[in-house]
Amino acid sequence: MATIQDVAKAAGVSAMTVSNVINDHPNVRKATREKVLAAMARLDYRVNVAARNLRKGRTGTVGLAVPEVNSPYYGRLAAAIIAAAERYSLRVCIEQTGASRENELDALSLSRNRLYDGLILSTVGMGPADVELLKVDHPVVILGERIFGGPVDHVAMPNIDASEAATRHLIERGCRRIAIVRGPGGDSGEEEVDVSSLRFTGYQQALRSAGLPADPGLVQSLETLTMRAGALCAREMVRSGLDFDGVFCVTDTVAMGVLRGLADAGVRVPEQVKVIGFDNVEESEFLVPSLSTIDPDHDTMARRAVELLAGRIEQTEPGEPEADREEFVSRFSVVVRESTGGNDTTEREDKG
Amino acid sequence: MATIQDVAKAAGVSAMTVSNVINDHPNVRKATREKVLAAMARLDYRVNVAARNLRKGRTGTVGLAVPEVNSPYYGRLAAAIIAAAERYSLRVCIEQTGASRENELDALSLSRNRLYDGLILSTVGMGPADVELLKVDHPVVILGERIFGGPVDHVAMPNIDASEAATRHLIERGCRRIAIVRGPGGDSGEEEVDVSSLRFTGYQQALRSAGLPADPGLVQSLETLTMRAGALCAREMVRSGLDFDGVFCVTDTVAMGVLRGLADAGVRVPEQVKVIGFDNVEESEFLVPSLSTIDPDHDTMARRAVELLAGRIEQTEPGEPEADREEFVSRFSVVVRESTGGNDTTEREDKG
DNA sequence: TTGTATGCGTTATCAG
DNA sequence: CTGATAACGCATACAA
Repeated sequence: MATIQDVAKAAGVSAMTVSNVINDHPNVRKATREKVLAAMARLDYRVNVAARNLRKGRTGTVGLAVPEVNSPYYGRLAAAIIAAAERYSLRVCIEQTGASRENELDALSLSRNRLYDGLILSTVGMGPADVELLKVDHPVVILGERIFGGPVDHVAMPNIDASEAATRHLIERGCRRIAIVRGPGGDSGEEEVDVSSLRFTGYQQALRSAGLPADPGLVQSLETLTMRAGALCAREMVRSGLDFDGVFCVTDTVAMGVLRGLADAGVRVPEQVKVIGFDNVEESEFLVPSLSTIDPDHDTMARRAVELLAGRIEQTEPGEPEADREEFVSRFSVVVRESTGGNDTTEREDKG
Repeated sequence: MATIQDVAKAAGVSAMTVSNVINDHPNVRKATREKVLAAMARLDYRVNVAARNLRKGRTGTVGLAVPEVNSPYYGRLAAAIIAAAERYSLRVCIEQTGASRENELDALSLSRNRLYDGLILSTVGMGPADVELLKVDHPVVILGERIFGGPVDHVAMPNIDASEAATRHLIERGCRRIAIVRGPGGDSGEEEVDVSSLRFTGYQQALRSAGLPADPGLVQSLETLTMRAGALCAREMVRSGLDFDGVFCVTDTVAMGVLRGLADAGVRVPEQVKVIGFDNVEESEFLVPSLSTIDPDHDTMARRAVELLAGRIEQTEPGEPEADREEFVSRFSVVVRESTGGNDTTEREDKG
């Protein structure tokens, strides 16, 4: 493989001049430039990115650590982030953490190893106890939860408020016995900070505000928030004779399963039971019935996360006064569809 | 940031010894090793991956170029590939090409720049005319189509056979006027090699074998294979009074839209119209009605693709006799669900 | 406008 | 078992 030296020799110039041509430096005579370009073409020269990275101390790549790409939610998020990063000429490398704390820390450490210029970390496995570990000397943005007041930039969803709005929407549509399908946790007594628990809090607040009782029997905790688990859960709720007329699902994915489970059990949605999800994944609009949900404005979140990260990367060298850590909470809207009795037209109710 | 030299100094050894410790080389005395490890911990040392890459001429990262991560199909594929790559200690960096030929070539060139040790390329935009461009001197595996007899390894789906089986399944279930919802193309007169056209070919073969006429009015070509396009298409088919009792959708994604569109039009599936898709994305099982489809065994494809790529990477240096280019075609099965009159239990019909 | 010298941090080689 | 030396390919600072 040809190096910059080979090109220099072939073009009868110095390596420096070749470098200048490659990087579009202004001070190169046209004739020289063309001579060099010709030599590059002749030798099929390619820059060696590893060498350039070493020299510059930058890789032009940021890491994105998410639990899994193969999910409507994280897939969409990843796509939005890749798109946003492009505007900063940043490549995105996705790490799947499988929601494990271990792997999330691994991702942090890869970034530390300077494989990445920075890291966008969607924490699911790490808890407040790990805040200390986030005190690293390279750019990190936490995405998707609102758990750390901590030492890093943070882009979050209004989990509690939005869940309250979702539940309130069910109440406004006449539901009185509203179940929640949530993820694991919620029984430790400590303050819970995972997405599922935050959304549960919002649900509780809405019930309280409306003066509805909080029946523990209406709380369904699943090990995993998958479609399969949602379907099993819904079937079991019906089979066991549980009395409910509404379901708030903490993610659209699990809501898809719930809709399927209710159909299996012969329960009509929205006539007998109304269902609302959270995330507004692409599929929601095309289910039968279409799924009412919370839209947390992924694109804005993704843009803001990349913006923050790019900013930190920029000011990493100059020793400028570090900007304060920022916390950005996205706006949200309630998307009303058939599963709560909406019609085809999507009504939006903006909140923030 | 501490370097290997700093650690060496702190531990009172040479840089080489530190390197040996880091890389678990056998010939290091235990006492020395511990001295070094202590120094590393004290200085919070991290290897500089860029320097290592430069020195070794490898990055330990492979590229995966797909049209988009935010799709049930490619999301699942990406997840499978990441998992498979892990077993070879290879990191995967996803490039979104947006199905554009330009971006697919860009990905090739990044690989050429040695950012990646190799590339798995899911071609959609490139055509047979670009075969020449694949003649590169670094490892590449083409994934997902069966278009190039060409100069690279190739992991493909049995698009034609599987589509024929899907269509035959509709016929066996009693359909006689079977529509196909396919992507753009198919009117150029030339031999078409994109996924959609290959699947169309399988559809035609099945009709011919069964002695059914091929009515051009039953062929729906969509600009994009999205849920939205599928829904619009299905509504329009019904509205226009088209006579059909079965639909073969070339992807599950578009099939999801079609199911929704038929529901909008008041058409009952499977009683009035039967529907089958292709890909067996996770959602298919949980739709109402659940979607019959083709399962092309993604996991095996992903594993084989990574295996081939890792093999090429391995034998890149030694100047060994290059192994012949390989073409791997996965097995498939027909998954029968409610949309073609199946019951809850998934019946599988293995083919390959 | 172009060239020279130097070092980024690591590891392969080989000598001790 | 350990260390000295060199080189991976590029870009920065500075000199010419």
